[in-house]
Amino acid sequence: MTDLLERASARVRAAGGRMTGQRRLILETLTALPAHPTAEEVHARAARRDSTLNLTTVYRTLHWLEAHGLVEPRRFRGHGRHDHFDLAGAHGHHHFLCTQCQRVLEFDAPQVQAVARNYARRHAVKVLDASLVLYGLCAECAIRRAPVHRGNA
Amino acid sequence: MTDLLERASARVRAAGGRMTGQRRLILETLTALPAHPTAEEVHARAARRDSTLNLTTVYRTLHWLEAHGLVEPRRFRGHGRHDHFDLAGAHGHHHFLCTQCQRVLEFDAPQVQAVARNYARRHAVKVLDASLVLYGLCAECAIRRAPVHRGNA
DNA sequence: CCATTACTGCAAGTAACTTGCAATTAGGAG
DNA sequence: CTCCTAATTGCAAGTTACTTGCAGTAATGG
Repeated sequence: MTDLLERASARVRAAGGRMTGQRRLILETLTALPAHPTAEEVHARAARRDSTLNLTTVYRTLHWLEAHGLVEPRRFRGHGRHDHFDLAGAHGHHHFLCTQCQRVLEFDAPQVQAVARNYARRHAVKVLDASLVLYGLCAECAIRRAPVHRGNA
Repeated sequence: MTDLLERASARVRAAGGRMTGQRRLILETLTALPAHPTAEEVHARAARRDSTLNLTTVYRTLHWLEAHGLVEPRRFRGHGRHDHFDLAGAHGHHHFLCTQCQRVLEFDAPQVQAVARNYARRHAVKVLDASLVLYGLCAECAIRRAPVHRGNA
């Protein structure tokens, strides 16, 4: 974590930014929280260490970090209109989202790289990022629903 | 289109809903518009035929249709906080999004099915839907940017 | 230690949707 | 065909998640 923090500091400075206490706290909070928290979740957790931290600062910092490649935004169906964020490279790039319990599971799938490369070649585009999201029922919810016969309500 | 409309009508009725003029208009508008319009775009276009149609009705109808499987919601990074919608099954399930000009291209990729099935089997989950989004530069934007040497603006 | 200017907190604002409610109307019963 | 009932609509008033203006604070370079 300290390592990640140091690399982050370097990148912040390199981007002409200042490594303020708030920025450091927000970055540390991102490493301490489960994956893809919302700005409010980051704020709630970070406020445990510095209760003066303002939600506005969290929004601004998250967006600044995003613009400078340190965090990646996520947007999931069924998670309302909240934006979610992850430290860049800290988690799998792809997600499974349970439409019943809203649980989010992460995974990597090298095959997706192949699909992306293939698409890029055939359509002369440059692919910079890929995000696969699977929607369905997680193991628990699938069991809970298993007895339902298909085809009716 | 008429075919699609008739099938839609049947499903609406089957779901215990009424096929009102507004619903018909909104469905027709969805077939006439380019892919994944926002509620505002649907409203603007539909209002050309019935200027009394209310935006609220468009939102409600879109959500009702979504809940009954007739339209699919889309959410893309970089498209602000707008919800987008497509008639179910009317377009490719996957998308390429140009981060420069915001253009969205659709495609299908059977390989994704395989990834989904594979994930479902290994994690005992039930996958109901999959959405792959590729981010990058479209052909035009890639060319426009090509001469730029890497590392500077 | 000082100057510069990025960053922060607070309050006010905005955009995109959502909800309450009375009026309307589709679709079935008779 | 007419009437009844509940689904649907339009309007206006929310709500929510995020954004912006501005004056004060503080990180960094000199």
